[in-house]
Amino acid sequence: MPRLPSLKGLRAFEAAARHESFRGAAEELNVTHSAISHLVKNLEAELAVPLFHRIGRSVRLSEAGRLYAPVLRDAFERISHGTEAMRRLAANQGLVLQVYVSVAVHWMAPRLGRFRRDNPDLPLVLHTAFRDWGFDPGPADVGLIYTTNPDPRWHHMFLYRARIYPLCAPDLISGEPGLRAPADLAWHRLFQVYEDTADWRAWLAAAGVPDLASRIGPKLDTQLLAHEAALTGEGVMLSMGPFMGRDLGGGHLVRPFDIEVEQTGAWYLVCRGEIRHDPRIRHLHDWLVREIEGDPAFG
Amino acid sequence: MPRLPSLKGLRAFEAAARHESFRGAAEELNVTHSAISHLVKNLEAELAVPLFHRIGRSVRLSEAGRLYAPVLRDAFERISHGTEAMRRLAANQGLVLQVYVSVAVHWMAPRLGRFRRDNPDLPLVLHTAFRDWGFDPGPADVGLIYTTNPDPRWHHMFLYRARIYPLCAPDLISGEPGLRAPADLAWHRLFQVYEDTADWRAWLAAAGVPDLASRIGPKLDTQLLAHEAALTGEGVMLSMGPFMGRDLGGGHLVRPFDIEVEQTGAWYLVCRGEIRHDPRIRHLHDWLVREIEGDPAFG
DNA sequence: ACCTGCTGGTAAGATTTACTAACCAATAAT
DNA sequence: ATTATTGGTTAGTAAATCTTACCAGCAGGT
Repeated sequence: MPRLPSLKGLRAFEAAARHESFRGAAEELNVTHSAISHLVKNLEAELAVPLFHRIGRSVRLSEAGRLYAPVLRDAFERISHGTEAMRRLAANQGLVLQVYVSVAVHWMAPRLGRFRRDNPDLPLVLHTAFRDWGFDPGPADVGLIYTTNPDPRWHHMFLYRARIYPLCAPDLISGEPGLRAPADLAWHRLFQVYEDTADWRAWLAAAGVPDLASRIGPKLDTQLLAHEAALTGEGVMLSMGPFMGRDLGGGHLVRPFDIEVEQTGAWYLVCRGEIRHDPRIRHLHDWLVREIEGDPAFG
Repeated sequence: MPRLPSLKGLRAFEAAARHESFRGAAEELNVTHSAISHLVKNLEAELAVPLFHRIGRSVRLSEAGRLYAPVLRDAFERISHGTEAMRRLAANQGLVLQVYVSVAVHWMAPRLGRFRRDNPDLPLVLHTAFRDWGFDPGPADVGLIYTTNPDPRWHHMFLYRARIYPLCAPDLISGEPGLRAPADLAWHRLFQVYEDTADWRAWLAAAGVPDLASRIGPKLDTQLLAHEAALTGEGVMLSMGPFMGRDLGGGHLVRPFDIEVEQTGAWYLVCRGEIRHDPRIRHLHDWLVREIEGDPAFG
């Protein structure tokens, strides 16, 4: 193993680079700006490479610094995530699975009891993320994630790609202004949950009304809200495949049109590469695949 | 960015874990064993997790430690490689390309002058690795690598998969004991360069003499040695595709049989993921692809 | 048993590193 | 100008890291 620069210096530099400010880095690390100044200066001397341009009262990353900082950020993140994962293991809390609230409520909740009964030796802890669409290896070991382009930092195990179609309350179809043809969607709200509008646009194009893409919205925080809003007849939502829950089967939500298209993204079970061979993750993956295939909303 | 454990402690632990010995770690880091003992103890206290089992005069990694150490090793390696790459950039040495000696001598050397003339704005430095078959991001930015299973840590850009066949000196065929049928290979040395014997085994199977697999050998350090040995009629080597050089065309080496099979592995241009979009690497890749396609030993 | 050689643990003190406080300089916005 | 903000510098301090010196446990050999 070769020599490394002063690790404290690297940490100070990484924070300073992220903030583009010594003061910001100092606050983050709970030290004075003077400490950051010293550490960065020593690091630059050690590397014999200027990492910042000092211009007057501010600092800007040099070319070398701009290249260097992301490497360090990545390395420190790995250490941070690895530390948390290791502590979880030591605390023997079981496998922590990150799921969206909507999936937790509509899909996992009714199955979790059975999973725990069938797998008493594999304690599963849910971590429901309200805001993060991406996998966060800090608090969770493994995540149930929907994404259009998988993050190369994590290991993705494909689960499925659903066929999507609009869903709404039964009243919405027969009421006024009604919903008899795709063009009638112009009179209703098209609830959008994910960041990008690709799913809605794909469906609208398939339905022959691509112009309605401009009417997509409002954007809601979670699928849960879209679901509630659709139930009360306030608009139209897009199905999200197996993880929808029982409302479609129970007749609370109906499909106004038969038209359906493939989801642009897909669902994955995601984990850090280091633990991808953990038998518990294999086991969970196999269970999920079986549950999804048995879900009435699938295929 | 969350809190991190003492970085010095982490470094000490990582070294100790690698050596499974505090003394070994102490020597590596040029400190006393007492320092390692302190640092590891503090780290364990900070994490509230025992990382080693102390049994008598020796230490063994605990379950948590066994999980933790590879994460740290990976992170420190990334820092180390990133540091070297950044320093190279700062020194403005140009792009460093790692190639095997054989490729450097037989293939790159005659093309390098032209490459430099055609690309004066892209200074290319060769790093010839005698021993390492894998890409080493320490000294090199990018590598020209043959592998059967790509290392997931690096970004692999496929170049080609060659068709392989035996090559030998012309005298070997007509002399005694001769080489008229594949079975005659039993009387000659089958030079093997890569670690695994998959290529030879695949060819022998295709030639209908799979039993000769037991006679593969001797194993040589580099393709260069195999080449020299084959030239002087001491045995039979396997072709390695485009990077062979001129000896086949010049009649110094000949193909005793028409039988050929696909290489089990493939050639890749390899780099760290962080710099995969560097235009210089794109440029080099495109140039390599063009040169390979124009190589008489290809296709 | 007995050394001998090697391992790691511990205590106390030295050394180095990292940090702070206080003050200075440069800039941008009043 | 005046003020607020940011980074640099100096000198002294605090804290971490490291070493020395000594202890104990274990293995292999006379």
